[in-house]
Amino acid sequence: MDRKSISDVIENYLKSILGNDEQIEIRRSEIANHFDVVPSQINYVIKTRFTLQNGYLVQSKRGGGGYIRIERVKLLDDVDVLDMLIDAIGSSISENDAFDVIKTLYREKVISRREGDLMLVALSKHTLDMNDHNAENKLRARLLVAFLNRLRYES
Amino acid sequence: MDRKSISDVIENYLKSILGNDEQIEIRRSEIANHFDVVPSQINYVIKTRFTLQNGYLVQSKRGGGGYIRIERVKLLDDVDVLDMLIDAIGSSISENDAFDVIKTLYREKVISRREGDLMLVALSKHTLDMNDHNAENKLRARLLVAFLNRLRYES
DNA sequence: CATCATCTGACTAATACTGACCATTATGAT
DNA sequence: ATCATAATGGTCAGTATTAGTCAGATGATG
Repeated sequence: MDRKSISDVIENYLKSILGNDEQIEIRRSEIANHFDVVPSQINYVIKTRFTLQNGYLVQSKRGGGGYIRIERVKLLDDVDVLDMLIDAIGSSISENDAFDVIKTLYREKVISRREGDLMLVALSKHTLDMNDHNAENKLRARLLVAFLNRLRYES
Repeated sequence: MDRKSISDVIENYLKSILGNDEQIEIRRSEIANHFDVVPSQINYVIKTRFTLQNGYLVQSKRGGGGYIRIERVKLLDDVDVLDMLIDAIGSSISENDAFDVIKTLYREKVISRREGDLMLVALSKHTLDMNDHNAENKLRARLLVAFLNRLRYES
């Protein structure tokens, strides 16, 4: 009785060749060939099993000599604080509220002054320069959440 | 593992003969011959890997005694170079070109790894998540130029 | 049988490589 | 001086080689 899907098998295979290394580089078509599945299934496996939440960072390059690189990253201690903030931000946030979040991060020593300044520049109304206030606030939320997610780990 | 493209090999070769020197001069046909590729591939390698975004200035001369000169430059030290860079970015920039700029800043030790990573997520296609490709590239250019100007008036 | 996970393939996007044709510069003959 | 020729590098469009996306089909599970 073999309950394991081929996706599970591929997942285990990739983890086994990752072994103790920090990262591996694979050819999508090679893996797909090896397990006799369509290439896009490799994307499916990666998307469902090698997420940031699981501690993996994935990068790729197309074209000749292309590859998919899977990297293991170390999750940090501030994860709880960051998750709470991410939850509070939701899908939209004003400039002032975003600035408050940065101040909080700085006060909690999660980020340095310089890092905070760089984030502020990116979140400012002036830089985003959009007509649609609603779209601006949504974009700002995406940027801020992306920052917070990046702070969850080190590589 | 023979996964690197010949362009990658040529890139590394040029960087190795550049070494610690400020600049090198090569003959296009010689390099092409050495790696058994058509001469125009050298142009391709230079165009994709030795851009100003990558921290290189390239000049050339045709005709007898012609050459291609590759010079390593620092992006922030020299006001002229920074202005050239901002000029090259213009009002629109792709994800890859923007990433190259951040990588160069990190290589020059103008920014820390973490600062670079934070900027990278802000500039990533995934974070910006816009339907309009054109609008996305314009926003990315505003963000990147804002970062550069922030760094310029600080160091 | 309802729902979620898995799997597929057609279409898209990015990168690499090639060769025909073009532009520039040096040199030597007249 | 002028011009022809040789010796360089540049451009661009077309082909090849990769990976990504997404909607729909299929399978597994409660």
